[in-house]
Amino acid sequence: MAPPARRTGRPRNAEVDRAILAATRSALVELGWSKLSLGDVAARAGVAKTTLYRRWAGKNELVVDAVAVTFDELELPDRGSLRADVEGVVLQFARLLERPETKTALMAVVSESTRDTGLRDRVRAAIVDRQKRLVLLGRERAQRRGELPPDAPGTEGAAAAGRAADLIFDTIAGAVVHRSLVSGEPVDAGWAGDFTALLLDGLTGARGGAPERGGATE
Amino acid sequence: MAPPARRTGRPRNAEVDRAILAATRSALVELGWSKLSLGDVAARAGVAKTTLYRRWAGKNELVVDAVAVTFDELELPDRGSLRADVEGVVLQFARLLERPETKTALMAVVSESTRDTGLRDRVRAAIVDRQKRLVLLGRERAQRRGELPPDAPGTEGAAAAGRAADLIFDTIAGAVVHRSLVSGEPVDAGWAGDFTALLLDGLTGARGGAPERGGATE
DNA sequence: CTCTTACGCTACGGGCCGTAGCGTAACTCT
DNA sequence: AGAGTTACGCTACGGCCCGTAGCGTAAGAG
Repeated sequence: MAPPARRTGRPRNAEVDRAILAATRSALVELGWSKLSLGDVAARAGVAKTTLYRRWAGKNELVVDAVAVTFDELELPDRGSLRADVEGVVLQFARLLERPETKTALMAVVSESTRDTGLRDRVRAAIVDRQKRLVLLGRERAQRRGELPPDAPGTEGAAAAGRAADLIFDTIAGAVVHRSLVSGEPVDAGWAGDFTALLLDGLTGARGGAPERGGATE
Repeated sequence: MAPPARRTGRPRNAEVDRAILAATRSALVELGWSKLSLGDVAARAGVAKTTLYRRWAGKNELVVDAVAVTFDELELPDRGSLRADVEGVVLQFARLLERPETKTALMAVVSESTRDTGLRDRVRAAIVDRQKRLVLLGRERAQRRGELPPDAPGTEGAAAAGRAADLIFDTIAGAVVHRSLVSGEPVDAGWAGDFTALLLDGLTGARGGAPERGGATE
């Protein structure tokens, strides 16, 4: 992260980076992804447009960095059970996606990253991979509680554990994103409870796919 | 759909619509969402730019219509069991998302729809809601097979069934989209099997969250 | 006090947008 | 047939934003 090979010359002003990223988030809130222009961001940040282009290659990279820090707010406090932990993280993630800047930016950069491998790596490093820690933590905790069986030993077991974590991550994050952004319906306590029940017990499980909850809508 | 109040004047050329939508898909493949320009689409279609603007309000609406037909290709043949049906639709949906035009367009219009309620309605009507039929069909089939309990009677039971269908839809579609577009990793037979097992049996189910499959990667 | 880098400012060619204005084509109704 | 109405093509335009070049100044390192 820190550029070590930069000893001579005038040092960069870290405040400029902070101002640009903050201005980007503010512009995302007011204008949304498509109407956001880099000239406008530079003006908001009180910075020359050229300065902005010296640090970021374009809109995509800038917005990824501007939004990435927001996702680091996610935490996973120990709520006592796997069920409560999942429900908590679902609601927390949903609240994050309700914010206008993340809502409009996340899917846009994902869309762009389908045609730009460099951007794809940036998104994965800055946003996606960093949140897998929550799954790993939650799984480990549940295993210590005895709610989930421990990983099989050896490299093969570790690989299976990694696949399982990836699968759970895609399932949870995907469902919340789809419900909230694609279907466009609220992720409230009722839905979180229904989803958690489905994830833990399965379609053919105790609840039989016809959830009894959902009264807490709105 | 058909405009009934249009009797007088020169009728619209349906071929023009087809040409424009086809040109839009072709441009999406070659240029992607962000570099797609309406002037370029008009030129590809052999049509005046003004004609294009007389039929669609802008890029968003045009692309939604151009891509919507692609999603109607999804089918749900009876594969004999709920497990096989889910696995089949997962792989089918994943193949759809591998196509360059859908890959780049879907998330882009979803991103735009977060700031445009009209577009949101269009996306839901043209793409999202139409695919829920697959969930309803699969559920009904599984109930007839006895793999899932029947819906509770009465309006309350119908509401619960609707919520369950929505939940399953968001979970399946969300996981596939997230795996394929956000995580950027392939949805192959191994992953489809793992995911289906998780969906049917749950995290705490027989498989315990550490899937044994996944050998069929690639 | 020189070298190097960061930053601000101005200016520019270029692309695409979305629309206006006009002429022509196709079809309906009287 | 003629009048009315709508569809389509073409040209042209102001406007916004892009990304960069060119220059002058500021702030550190040696």
